[in-house]
Amino acid sequence: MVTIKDVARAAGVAPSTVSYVLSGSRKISAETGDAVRAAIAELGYHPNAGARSLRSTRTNVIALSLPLPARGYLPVGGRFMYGISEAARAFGHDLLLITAGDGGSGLERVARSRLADSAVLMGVEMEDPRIDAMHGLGLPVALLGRPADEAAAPWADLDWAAAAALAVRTLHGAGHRRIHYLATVEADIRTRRSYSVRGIDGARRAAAGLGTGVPVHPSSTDPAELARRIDALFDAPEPPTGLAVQHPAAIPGILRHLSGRGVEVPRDVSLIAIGNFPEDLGGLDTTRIELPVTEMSAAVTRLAVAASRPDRDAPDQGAGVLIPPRLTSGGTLAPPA
Amino acid sequence: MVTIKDVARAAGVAPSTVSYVLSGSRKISAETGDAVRAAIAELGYHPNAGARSLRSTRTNVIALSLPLPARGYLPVGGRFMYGISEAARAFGHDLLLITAGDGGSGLERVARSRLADSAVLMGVEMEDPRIDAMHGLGLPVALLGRPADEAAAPWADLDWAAAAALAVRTLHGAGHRRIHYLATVEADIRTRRSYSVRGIDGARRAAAGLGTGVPVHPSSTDPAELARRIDALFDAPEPPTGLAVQHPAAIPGILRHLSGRGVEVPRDVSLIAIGNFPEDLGGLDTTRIELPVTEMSAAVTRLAVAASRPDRDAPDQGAGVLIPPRLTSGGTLAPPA
DNA sequence: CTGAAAGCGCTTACAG
DNA sequence: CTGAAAGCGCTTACAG
Repeated sequence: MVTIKDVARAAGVAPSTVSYVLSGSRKISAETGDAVRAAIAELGYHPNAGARSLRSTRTNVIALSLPLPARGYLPVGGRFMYGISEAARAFGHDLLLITAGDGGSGLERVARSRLADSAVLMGVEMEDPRIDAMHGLGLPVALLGRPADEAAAPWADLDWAAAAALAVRTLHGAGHRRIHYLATVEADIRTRRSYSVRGIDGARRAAAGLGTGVPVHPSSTDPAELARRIDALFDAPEPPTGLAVQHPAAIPGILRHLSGRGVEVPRDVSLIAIGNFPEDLGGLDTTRIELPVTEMSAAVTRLAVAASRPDRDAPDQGAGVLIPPRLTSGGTLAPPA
Repeated sequence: MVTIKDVARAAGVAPSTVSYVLSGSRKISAETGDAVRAAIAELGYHPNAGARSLRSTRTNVIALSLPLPARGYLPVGGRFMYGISEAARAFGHDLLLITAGDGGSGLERVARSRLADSAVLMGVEMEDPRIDAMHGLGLPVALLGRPADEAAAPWADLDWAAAAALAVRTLHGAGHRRIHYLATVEADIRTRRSYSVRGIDGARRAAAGLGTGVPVHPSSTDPAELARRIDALFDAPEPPTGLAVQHPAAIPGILRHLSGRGVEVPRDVSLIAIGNFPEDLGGLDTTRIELPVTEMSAAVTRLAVAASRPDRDAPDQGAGVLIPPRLTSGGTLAPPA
């Protein structure tokens, strides 16, 4: 191992001087600084992370707490892990993955053993017990998802209400007057998941603002059950001509089933999807509002880093970052026949 | 912060005794041990990770090196991250996520700053430059994927050759004599990715063993292009009656296109899929050989932990773990008409 | 502008 | 069976 002593000897200075060159917290003469930097480069020196964190009580590590196991593995999880890891690096931090396999005690262990400076909580519910628990242990957190109590901790999320509203208004603007909202799967509605509740609410408000209404239906993970619901919609006397769908993974099944009924998209019905698109749906040219994974990752990581700084005028405490929805054009939107 | 001194004071012993109780490396009387454990529990003591790793040169952290960015984000990545994180916890380790965003230098930084005891390399190629680089830096690695040089480092992988062979033999055993192999996407074949090459090879050898042959076709991420290839197959004078597909994400598109041509599965053609199933294909009842993500994660994590132990009779060096394929029954296999 | 020294919280030979 | 002491590699007041 190359240590700070080796660098100091090579540069002909004291170890403390090397440390000051590294931290930049002291004025250093140009020649001393150059000699130190040259020695660091030549020896391939990197500060020992353990020693540094022991002495400075900063680890430059962010803990990423994965959703509770009850929620199951989420397809979108991998992209957030990747995005947050990249963002953490950009802030000079590393990312430690914490699964809730041991009942949430993973985060407590991280806090007590000082493995991280802050934590990002994924899959945040309207009420999330992890927030208070970590406050009690002195581990600052940032939330991926918008909780009921927006002041409990800094958070970042897509503005789901605005996204649903944008979908409804876009369909309305194209001339549609029979617009339906196919919401998230019913389990998410029943447990009042943040993005589910806010999406439905946004759609209804947008419709009300347009002087109309929008019937809301839950989606389903079971393709057969989803097909029955689609049938019920299109067997009605006045079938929808515009459909906003907050369940992108269901889009292939919906398209296939409609096509089987002789309903063509967008000739007979227009479609706007909202949310996370599985990677293997790349071939589908759907008009959509995509989950801005990279942007959300960058935002929540920035909040986590800010929360772990002692002072910095502490402007971000409890701040929320609401990311506006963006519509991507596709081949599933057209005026009604 | 609760330190070892606080525990020692509460238990009425020396700090070193607390340490010995924790490590178990010294005989301790029952009453002393109980007193120390009671104090630890009461105070909620966890050893400071930085201090521990500084002193013991062990971090109990495994670095997970994500695939090179050239490979793009892989849908299967999230499940491996989750699986390896869970496995690491079971071995008393944490998992640090390293993206190759900065050109592989992330791993070097981890090695030089002693942030981890070992690394798991994901998305290993037949030749992977990371292996030699980490050997040079003294960071032991374990590979998720089977490299060309199997002795270069311990590795774990599904036996892709056996999986392809099992698919071909199963179709043959059901009576099929016109079996085709739809391999991975051509980019993977062209770059000679391990699982791609081994799958094709396994299918060909199995067919040869049965005294027959198996035409091999590359798959495509472009649904339209894939449809053209399917058409070419089924427009031929002797269309396949059995299809082994090493590209599960393409299955919905294949089924839809075949159905559009009036080809029914399994009436007219049987299908066996091999590989990772996107989470949202749950509704499809496909006969298949699934990527054993949990098993592979546990195996590679065990290898990484073993590689970081100084001695332990060093039995695992360069050992490979080849996981046998398992066939899952589904509704896409039947005897030929 | 730079250095000598103390100390972060542990582990582990050394000693009894 | 247990304790006192050294030291891992840093950072940062203290001193000049």
